[in-house]
Amino acid sequence: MRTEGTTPARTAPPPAGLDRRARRRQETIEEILVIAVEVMAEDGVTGLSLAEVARRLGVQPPSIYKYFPSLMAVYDALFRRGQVEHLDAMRAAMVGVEPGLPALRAALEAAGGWALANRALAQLLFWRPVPSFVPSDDAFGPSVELFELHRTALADAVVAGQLGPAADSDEAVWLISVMISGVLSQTFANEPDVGWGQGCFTPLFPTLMSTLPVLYPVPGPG
Amino acid sequence: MRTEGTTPARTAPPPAGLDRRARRRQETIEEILVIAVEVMAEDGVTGLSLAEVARRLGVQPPSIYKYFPSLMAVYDALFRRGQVEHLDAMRAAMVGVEPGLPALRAALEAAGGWALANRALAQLLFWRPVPSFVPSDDAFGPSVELFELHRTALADAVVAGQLGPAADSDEAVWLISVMISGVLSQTFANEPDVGWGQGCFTPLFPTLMSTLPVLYPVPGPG
DNA sequence: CAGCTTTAGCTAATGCTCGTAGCTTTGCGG
DNA sequence: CCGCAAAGCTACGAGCATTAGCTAAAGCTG
Repeated sequence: MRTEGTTPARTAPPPAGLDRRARRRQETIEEILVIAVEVMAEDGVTGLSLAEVARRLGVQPPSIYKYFPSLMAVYDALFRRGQVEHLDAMRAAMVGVEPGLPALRAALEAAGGWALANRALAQLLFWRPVPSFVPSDDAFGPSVELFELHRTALADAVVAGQLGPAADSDEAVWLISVMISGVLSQTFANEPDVGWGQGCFTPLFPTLMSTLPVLYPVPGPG
Repeated sequence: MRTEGTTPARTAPPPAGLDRRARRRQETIEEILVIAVEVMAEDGVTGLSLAEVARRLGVQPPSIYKYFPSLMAVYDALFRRGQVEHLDAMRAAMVGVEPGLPALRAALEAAGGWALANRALAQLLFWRPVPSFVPSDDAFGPSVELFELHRTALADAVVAGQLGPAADSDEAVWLISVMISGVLSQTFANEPDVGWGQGCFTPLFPTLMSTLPVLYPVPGPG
C-alpha cells in the first residue's frame, strides 16, 4: 500500500497481476469488514470484538492488526462504508421519481428501509453508541453529501411549488432528519425484528411527511 | 462509607435503629448508584465499569458484588431509577398547567430537558446502548405509567376541544414519542453540550407539536 | 456481657478483552 | 533461485467481570 502508482505502466499494463499480493490483502480487509458487520448484527455495535472476528476468520487475534491498527480503525472503516451504502440506497430510490417532495419521500423511506435492514451499521452512523469512537474527518465526507441531497430535494420541492420558500433552508433539513431519526430510534429501541412499513412507528412516517406542506405553505396568489 | 467514625448514636441510640445495618447497606447501594451515574456521564453508558466504581468508592472491585450480583443488575437499578426521575420531571412540569395540549407540551419539554441534563441515564432508558442488558420486567413498571400519562393528556386535549377525537389513541402516543425521541436522538448524536431550547434541533419541537391540531383536527360544527 | 450469626471487606484466581513485541514461515518479484 | 516483505504465529501485559474462600467486625440474642 505504498510503492504503488508512482510509476505507471512501464511495459504493457499488467492486467491484474500487478500486485497479486496487494489484491489478496484487499480481499482480507474486505473479509474482515464483512465479518465485523455480521458480529455487530448479532452482538450489537459495542459487541464487536476483534477476537471474535479473528476466530471466524480462522486466525489468531493479533493477526488482525496486520490489516487494521486498532478496533477503532475497524469502526472507522465500517462508518465510512455504512455512510456510502446509506447514501447509495437513497440515491437509487430517487431515480425516475418526480423531483421535489416525491423524490424526498422516496429517499427517506429508502433510508429507513436501509437502516432497518442494517441496524448495526445505522446505529454506528447515527447514534454513536461507542463513546470512545469518534469518526475521522475523512470518514465524515459522505455526511456532507447527505445533507446536500436533502437540501437539494427541498429546494426542488420549492421550485415545483410543493412547498413554500421557507422550506429551502437548513432548518427544514434538520426537521426532516428529526422525523426520520425519531421513527428509527423508536423502532430500534422497541421493535427489534421489524422492517420498514411494519410495527407501530414506521407507518407514522408518511403522516409526519404530510405535515411539511402545512409547516411550509406555498404563498397564496394574493 | 468506611470513614464513618461519627456515630451520633449516643444521644439517640435506637431512634429507628431496628435495622441499622440494613440502613447502612442501603446507603452504600445509593452511593454506588450515584457514582455509577457519574462514571457514565464521563465515559458513556457502555463505559461504566464496576472496577472504576469500586476505585471511587475506595473499595476493591469484588466488594461491589456484596451489593449487586452483576454489572447488569447495576444497569437495571439505574434503569429503574432513571425512569422514575424522568416520570417525576414530567409530572412536576404539569402541575398548575392547563390540562390538555398545554400540559402535554409542558411535560414533553420537561422530559427533553431532563434527558439532556441526564444524557447517560436517558440513553440507557431510550436507546438501549448495551446490547447484553435487557431491563427486567420489574424495572419496566414506570414505562406503563409514562404511556398512560401521554394517553391521558391526549384525552384531555380531546375533551378540551384542542384536538379531534382521533387523538385519543395509541397511535397519537406513538406519534408524540417519535417527535420527542427524534429531537433528542439528533441532539445526542450531533450536539454534545447543548441544553433544551438550544442547538439546531430542540427549538424544532414546538414546531412539531404545532402539527398535532392539523393531524387531529376537531370536527367542524357541520 | 458472652456468643453466635450475619455481613463487609479482603486476596487470589479464572477467563475474557485489546493491544504490543518479536519470531518464523510463506510466497511473490526480480 | 534468492531476497525480502507480508502474514502468520506465540508470548506477554494490562484491564475487565466474576467466583471462591478467608478474615474480621458488627450487631442481634440469650
